[in-house]
Amino acid sequence: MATITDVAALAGVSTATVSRAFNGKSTVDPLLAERVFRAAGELDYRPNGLARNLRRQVTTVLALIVSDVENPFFTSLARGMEDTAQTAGYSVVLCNSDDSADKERRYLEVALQERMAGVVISPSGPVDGVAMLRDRRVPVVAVDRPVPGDAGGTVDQVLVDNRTAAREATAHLVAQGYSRIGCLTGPAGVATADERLDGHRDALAAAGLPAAPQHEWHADYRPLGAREVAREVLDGADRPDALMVANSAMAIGVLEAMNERGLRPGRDLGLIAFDDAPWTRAVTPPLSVVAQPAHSIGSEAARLLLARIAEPDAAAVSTVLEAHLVPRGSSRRD
Amino acid sequence: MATITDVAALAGVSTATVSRAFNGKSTVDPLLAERVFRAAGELDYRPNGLARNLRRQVTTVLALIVSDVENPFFTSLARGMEDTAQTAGYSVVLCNSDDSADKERRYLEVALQERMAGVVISPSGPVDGVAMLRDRRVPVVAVDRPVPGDAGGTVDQVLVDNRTAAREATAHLVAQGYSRIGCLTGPAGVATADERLDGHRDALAAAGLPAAPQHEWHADYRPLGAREVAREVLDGADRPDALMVANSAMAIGVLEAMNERGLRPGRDLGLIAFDDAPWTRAVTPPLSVVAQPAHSIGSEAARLLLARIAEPDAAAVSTVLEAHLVPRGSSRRD
DNA sequence: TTGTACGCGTTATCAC
DNA sequence: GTGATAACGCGTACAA
Repeated sequence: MATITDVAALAGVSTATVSRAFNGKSTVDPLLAERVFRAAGELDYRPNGLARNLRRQVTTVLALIVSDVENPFFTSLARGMEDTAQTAGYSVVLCNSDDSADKERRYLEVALQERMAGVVISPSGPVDGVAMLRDRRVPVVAVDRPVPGDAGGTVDQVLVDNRTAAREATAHLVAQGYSRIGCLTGPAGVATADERLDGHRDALAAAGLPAAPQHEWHADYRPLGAREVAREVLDGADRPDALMVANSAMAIGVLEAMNERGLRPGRDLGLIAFDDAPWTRAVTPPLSVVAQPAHSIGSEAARLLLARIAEPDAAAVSTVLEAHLVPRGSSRRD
Repeated sequence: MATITDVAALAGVSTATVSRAFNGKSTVDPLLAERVFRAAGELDYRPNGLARNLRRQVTTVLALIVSDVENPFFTSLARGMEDTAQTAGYSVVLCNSDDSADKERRYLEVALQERMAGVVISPSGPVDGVAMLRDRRVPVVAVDRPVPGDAGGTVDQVLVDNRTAAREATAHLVAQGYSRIGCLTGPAGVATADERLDGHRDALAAAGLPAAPQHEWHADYRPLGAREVAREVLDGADRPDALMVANSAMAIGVLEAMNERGLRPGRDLGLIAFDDAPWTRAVTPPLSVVAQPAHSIGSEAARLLLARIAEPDAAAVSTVLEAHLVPRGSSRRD
């Protein structure tokens, strides 16, 4: 591949002039610039980004590390981040930690080694990769889940008020006339799962309904795990008459189990789930959901990250966005 | 951040020795190696990947450029590619072209500038970014859609036998007793859309059913566009009794329109769609699908790409994988 | 306005 | 087995 030296030689100028022309820096004689660009075109020259970054000591690449690329919530978040990063001239690379502390660590190493400009991460598990970045002064923003041991608020975050959202979801089921309302949430210890369960309990308490530990279940935030749990729940003696499900992937498993048993959402089991995935309008009746502003979370995270890159020593800010209820047929008794 | 020089100084050796120790190259005295690693640990040293790549003239980063990150087919493909790339020590960065020639071009530029080791791309539209890569001798593999003007077969490809798969899908509907079978496919001119339509026609012809141009529709491979079309189809005078839908995103739109009208898949309208997305088992009755081996496509693409990187001048190979029918309730009249 | 020359951090070549 | 040292391709003082 052609280098800056080749271009300089062909254009009959110095490498410095080529560099200046390509970066629009300083004033360079229009005539020479013309010659430079023609030579570059002829040689099909592309500046070597590696060399450029090495020299500048910065890259314009951001990393987004998520726990599950197949989860629509995260792909939507990714698009949000991408959209605002693009306009600032940054590219976004998407990395899938698969909720494995190992993979997460590997990607963090890559981000470090490649000297990426910053990282947005949904911290997976109790492992603390974020601290490592923070300590090394790599700009980092946490999304979706708060940083495990960061009581002091030393890192930027974009979170959702899960507890309130979950409370509204269960309160909605109460308002619709359901009274034995269960909660299927994510793995215990994962912040979003715990918060959504707390919100559910809040709503029951507020409605004067008794706490019902036997109507609380945990699964792995994925369809298969949720299906197993749902089968037991549906076949059990003390079946709830409604269910608040903590994400849309698990709702798939629940619907599958209901399908197997010929149960209809709304009529046989009131249903509401977190995340407004596209398919939720395709089921019959349409699934009531708690819509998280995934796209906004992504763009807000990008904004915070860019701000931190620009000003590494500013105080950490924690943004909390609201989710909102989208009632549909699956939470109507009919 | 600490550099190799710092480590060398602290360990009391030369930078060459540090480099050798870190790369496991050559034989380095265990005693010295020990000193090196201790110094590195103390300084929290991370090799600078930029400098390394600049020196080595190669990176270990692969790009995957897809037309829609929110499409489960592509996220599944991404995971497949990632899985095999990882084991070879490569990372994968996922880029979203959004079916825009502009964005695609921008990402190709980035791949070029950052000197990525190779690119897997689902070519969007008739624009020919692939040729650019090929001409610059950047290893590239096309997936999902064949390269527009590549009759000569100069670039590696991983494709699916769409025509056969579509034929089987429509033949299945015929076998189930449907007779006025329509086809909702993607944008005309997009290879997968055209091929699936062709397969549909094949099946009708083979069954002795008349060709029915008025029962062929195009939409944009997304839910909203498909919903609009589906509304017209369902409200029209000459409504088909079954529909072969060319991807799962559009199936969402169709199901939504059916929902609005109280129509039940299978009974009121036989339905089969491409792509075995997780949610297809959540609808009632479950959606019959043509399952593309998305994960395999990804891993095969990675394999081909790594092979091409190792041997740039080998003959191009074109792999065609089979999709398979997964009959479920939506194609049963009951 | 343009050119010369150095350094970014690493690896590879060559002596020792 | 180890240590100097020269690249890799680019940006930018500094000098002209």
